[in-house]
Amino acid sequence: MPEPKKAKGTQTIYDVATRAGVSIASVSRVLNGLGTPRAETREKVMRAVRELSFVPDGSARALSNGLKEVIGVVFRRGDETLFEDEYESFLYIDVINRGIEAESQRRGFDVLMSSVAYNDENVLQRVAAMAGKTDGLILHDRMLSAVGIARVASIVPIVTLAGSPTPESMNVRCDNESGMRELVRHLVVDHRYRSIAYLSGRGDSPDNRARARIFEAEAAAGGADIQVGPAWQGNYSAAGGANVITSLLDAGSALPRAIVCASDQTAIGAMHALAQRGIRVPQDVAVTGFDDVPVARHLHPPLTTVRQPMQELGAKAFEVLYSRISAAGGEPEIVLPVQLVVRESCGCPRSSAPVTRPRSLGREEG
Amino acid sequence: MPEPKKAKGTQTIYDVATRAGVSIASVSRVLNGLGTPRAETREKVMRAVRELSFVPDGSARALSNGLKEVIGVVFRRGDETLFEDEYESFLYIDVINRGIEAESQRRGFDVLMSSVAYNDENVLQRVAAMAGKTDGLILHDRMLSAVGIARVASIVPIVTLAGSPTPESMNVRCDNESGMRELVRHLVVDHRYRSIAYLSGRGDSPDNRARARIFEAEAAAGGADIQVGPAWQGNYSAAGGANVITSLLDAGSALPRAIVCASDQTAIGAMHALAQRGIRVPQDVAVTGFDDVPVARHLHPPLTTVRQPMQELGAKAFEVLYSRISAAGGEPEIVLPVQLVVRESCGCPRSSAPVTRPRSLGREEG
DNA sequence: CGCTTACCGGTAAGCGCTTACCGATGTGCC
DNA sequence: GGCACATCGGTAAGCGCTTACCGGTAAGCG
Repeated sequence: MPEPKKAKGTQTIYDVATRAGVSIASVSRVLNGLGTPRAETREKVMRAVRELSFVPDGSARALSNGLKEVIGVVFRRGDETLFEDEYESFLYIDVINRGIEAESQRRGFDVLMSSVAYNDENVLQRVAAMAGKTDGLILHDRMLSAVGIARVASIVPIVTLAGSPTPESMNVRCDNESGMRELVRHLVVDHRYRSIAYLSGRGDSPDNRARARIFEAEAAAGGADIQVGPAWQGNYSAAGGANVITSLLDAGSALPRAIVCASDQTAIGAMHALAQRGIRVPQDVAVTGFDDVPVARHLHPPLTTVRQPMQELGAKAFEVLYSRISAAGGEPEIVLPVQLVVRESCGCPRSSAPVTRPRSLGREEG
Repeated sequence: MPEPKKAKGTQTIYDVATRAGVSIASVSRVLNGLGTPRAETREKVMRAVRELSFVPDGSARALSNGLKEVIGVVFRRGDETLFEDEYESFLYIDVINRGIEAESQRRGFDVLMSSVAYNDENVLQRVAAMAGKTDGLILHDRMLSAVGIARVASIVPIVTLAGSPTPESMNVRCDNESGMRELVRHLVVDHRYRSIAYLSGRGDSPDNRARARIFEAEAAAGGADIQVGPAWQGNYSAAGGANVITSLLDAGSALPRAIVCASDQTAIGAMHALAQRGIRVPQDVAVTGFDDVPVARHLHPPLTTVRQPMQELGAKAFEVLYSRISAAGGEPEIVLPVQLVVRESCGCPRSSAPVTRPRSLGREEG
């Protein structure tokens, strides 16, 4: 009699029941704390479970009670061609994912992670496959079109990050508007920079569009010269930021006095490129970021940026998703506050930065 | 008639079969490419699937064919009390996790992530629960005792990272020995430092023990004065590294000429503490790390360290696990090579560092 | 033109678990 | 001490899928 696929001597609830001398129903009840099993029964079951190292099968459980206790997170993975500094672009996503993970633990959920390459043709398929393995999905970063979201949302609830809510999905983002407003005012009003550019993120990103819009409005209100447009089109990556600067310089264009980057990652790339050409930051050109990734304060000069509450972003995303999974609730859109973090890349002197991270050891250069 | 739990109008294979006018067996066969369905049948099924946005349920599938196509990764999460720089300690784990994730995608597996707090009492339970939801587990970082591993390994295959193989589990690690040997020789032979200390990692870490052992042997062979012991006991974290330095200084101890840290993270903390007391690196004291996390080159001075192939570590771990899941194969222990990365914190001049990251833009300070 | 062979597709069993339902046992009361 | 009632535990159905098995139809052959 050839054993089928599962040659593994995996223990089932039947084995436990047999060993304990009770029925599988009792085992299940003891394990899940339902009903009112007698102390003796409980004891017998527990002993058998211990002796057999029994762990109930998650799939069977999920199938039976319609809850997998797993949510999925889908995000973009950089291509192979990116240079290694791109590593750090992971950080933004990773920190958010930590937030998601921590929060879901509290509810007994686990997190299924799946990255898709930027050039992946069938994102929809990948996401749909994830949907089949989870109770709900969190999508980073403009993963799917509205149509795509609608399709997947008919299978499981969806929360997007830094997107926009649709009739079928919820969204969590940060308050780009006030962050960018404060930042531009700091540059234009406090520093009196008269020419200023926005080195943009990907064009299809709602975050980027919001930031660009406020940038223009606020810079115009301050009476500064604005540089935007195709020549300033980045893509959130360090490589993208570096390319923009390099192209501009190669074309002999004059740089503005300040460059507002769509993300910290972009700023890192821009500062690399600037340094290579011997242009000093902030003396010749001021540079700012957006996000406040952990490495931002280690850059030289330390990066002035807008801090997103990344962990909370993730935690909130889970929370919303969870309330949707367990009931029908969940607000369609959540906006979290941001905070301007003034360091030195904007031109502020070293000591002027308020202490923004009280628990920190302080800067490495002490 | 009140609907049970699944009020969601979730589509099943029966709905597809009905709509397509075929049996569920045919639907399944078409979806899985088994048998030789007629073109017409295939067409009908595909259309119905499309129209209903049908996605097969992962649990049911898993239950039926005994394969979840999910592996689990378990790692430690820092406590709340750690200061925020600790963020970066995540990096090491995150980069490895990327490697795992990327490789598992290639095999159609997804990755279930679960962190447990350092002070979590029932790690075993957490890990066991993960075992029930996956086909195999990768454990970071000395998660479980040998006994614990044995118990869990009776449920699913286990691969540990930076641990040691047991009869039931496999292990993947890097070549601590040659990395540390090269590093110490560089300090003792090339730089001729005569006094040198090892700021250790957690005592229960095999990686740490191996590094400590080679450190002592090699430093002794070079005739250097060695400082080790309880006063030099760190725990891989930045806070741990900083504490050691601060305590030593407070106690009025004289520092050695060079400090070899058990990890980059530890080195970051040590350098912070040193800077706070006005001690210059590398002029007064040389400091080195181990790992080469991405931020290492952004430190000031850029950190001399030993580069672990973190992504490959992760990829290899999955590979080994996979071969164990799909067959009985899998080598019990895999050791990956490391590479000495000389930057400036050891006392080498800026330009002497060989180009170790060819695709990089180079250092930020250009 | 009737039979064998091949090819498709349907029926049903079973994966491991939860839980509704019901029968058996023990308790408290009159 | 016998009855109603509460308590506990067992039996069986069903979650959505895969797949072994088998019957029916069409094609191939003599």
